[in-house]
Amino acid sequence: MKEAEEILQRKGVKPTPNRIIVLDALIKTEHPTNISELESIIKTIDKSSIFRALNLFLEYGIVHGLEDGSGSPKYEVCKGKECCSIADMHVHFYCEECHSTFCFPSTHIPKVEVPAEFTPRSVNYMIKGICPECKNK
Amino acid sequence: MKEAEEILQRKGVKPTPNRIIVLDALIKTEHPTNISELESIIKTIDKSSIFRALNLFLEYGIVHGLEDGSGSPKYEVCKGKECCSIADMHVHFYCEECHSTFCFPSTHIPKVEVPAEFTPRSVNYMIKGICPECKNK
DNA sequence: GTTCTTGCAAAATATTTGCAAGACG
DNA sequence: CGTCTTGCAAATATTTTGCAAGAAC
Repeated sequence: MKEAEEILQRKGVKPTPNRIIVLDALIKTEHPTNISELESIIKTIDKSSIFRALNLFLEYGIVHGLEDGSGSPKYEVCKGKECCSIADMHVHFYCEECHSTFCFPSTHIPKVEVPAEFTPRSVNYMIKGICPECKNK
Repeated sequence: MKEAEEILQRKGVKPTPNRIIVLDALIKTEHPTNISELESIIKTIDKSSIFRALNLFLEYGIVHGLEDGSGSPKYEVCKGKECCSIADMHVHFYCEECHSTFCFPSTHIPKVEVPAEFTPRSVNYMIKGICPECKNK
């Protein structure tokens, strides 16, 4: 069984062909990806269906979303059980030149205190700057 | 002299009436604000002019931008000389219920290491969850 | 046959630009 | 004048929804 299908099954989302394709594409890109890029990778699936699949994935904790200021949210497949938990989220880097977003999977986000009445559910740590490739141009 | 005008002058941006009004509104809101909200506060200024003012402010380090996943970037007046530096940026909290963004001005963003070839310029630390007001509803 | 899923089209939301008129110096 | 700034309209970009047809069970 494909990895994508297995994940859907395990998370309780019905593994329709479209959903498998979308999730599979997201696994293969290996970097946070926005809807437009997924659309151009997949081609056979309408963007509204991709959109709906992603929202479903978000809801079921299969992917998480990132805002990097590029204008459209990017999505990344959750790794492991605790992926989306605050303790386990990693740092991202957004290149302001090429608009790519990189993961630093081994760099966990340092925890900070929040006032008692606030209830955190997730956290984004986004560093912006210039990536190695754009630097050497 | 108004605070807004003084800031513009000091940062080297010509203090036109519009710019003073926009910056003044941003100072008065005391929370990160998006273009739509500014538009509804100001009313007399076209959104494209607000947009252009904000972009100018960004460029000259008068404000910084935040992405909280609400779909539109928010802007916040820089405080002090080192405001936008990585060392001095503070943590934000986005309420997924009311879509407001709060500042925790005294909570500085903990620094993390990035691979040597990456050149950081700024950093966003965004916690998402439920704010006190929405919690008690 | 009832519910779920999908594609298409269109609405809704936001940003960004072109351009001419007016302000400024 | 010549440059800068502004408002209006329109172009882009992107997300989101309505709906009917078809698939799944």
